[in-house]
Amino acid sequence: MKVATWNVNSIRSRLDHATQWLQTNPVDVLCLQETKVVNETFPTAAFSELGYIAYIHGQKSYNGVALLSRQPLDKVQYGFAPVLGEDRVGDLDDQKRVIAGLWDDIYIVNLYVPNGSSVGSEKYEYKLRWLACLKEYLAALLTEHPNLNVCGDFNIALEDKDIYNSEGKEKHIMSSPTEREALKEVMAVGLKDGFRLFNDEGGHFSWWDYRTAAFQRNMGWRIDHHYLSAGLSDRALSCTIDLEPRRWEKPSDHTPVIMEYA
DNA sequence: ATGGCCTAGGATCTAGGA
Repeated sequence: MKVATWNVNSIRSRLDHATQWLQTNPVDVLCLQETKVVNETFPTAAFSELGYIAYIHGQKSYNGVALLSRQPLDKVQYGFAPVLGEDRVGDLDDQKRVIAGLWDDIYIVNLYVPNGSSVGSEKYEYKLRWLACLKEYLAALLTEHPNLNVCGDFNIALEDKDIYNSEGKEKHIMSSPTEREALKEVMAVGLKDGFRLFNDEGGHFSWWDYRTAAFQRNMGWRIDHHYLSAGLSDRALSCTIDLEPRRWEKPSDHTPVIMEYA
């Protein structure tokens, strides 16, 4: 069983890439972030032709997440509120960043964590509030679903070796100590980094800035993750980053990360 | 280098990304 995560930076701009990738990489579930399209305009038909059911949670212009699945998912939920309630969640569901569903006994949570803009900004405070809410959400889910695959664009590189050059990291968005600590707090509910089950090296990245020819120079960051509950990490077989789509013409700035289970 | 590029929306620029 394979689950992949991929921030496509607009599903309409990346439709050919997504369908081409699925044809050579027929994963069971593909988790998309930054679809940037309302549900009515999501290109559902292109994926149903390939045998995928699309569960979509979009908005105009920004954010947006989707689950593409080769079989129907149970208990599909949109946002934090179905688990935590509207009173707790407040404005954190206004941006469409969370979708989840059950494949057999594996509950798959697909996240687009807020970027945060810059350390100390209003958006950074929103990111930290969002991560605190995420911790409560995942803790609640774990009581019902022991096999949890939490994946997506986390917009955080957890360790210095997840960045091509960690100089100045304390002040940089995606690597500042406070947001790293917030993510570690989330993981403390009982989640492990799926990639690190198989690989301890630095130099493995999932995102490269469009500017400065960062991909060609391998100036990347590992910010797209699969986090696994203890029950599920025992069944993990591999976690790989597919660099190929990042080499294609007009690529997303992110590339897929694939988790495989027994 | 408060730089470099890309997307959507709506319009020849701004917001947001990371």
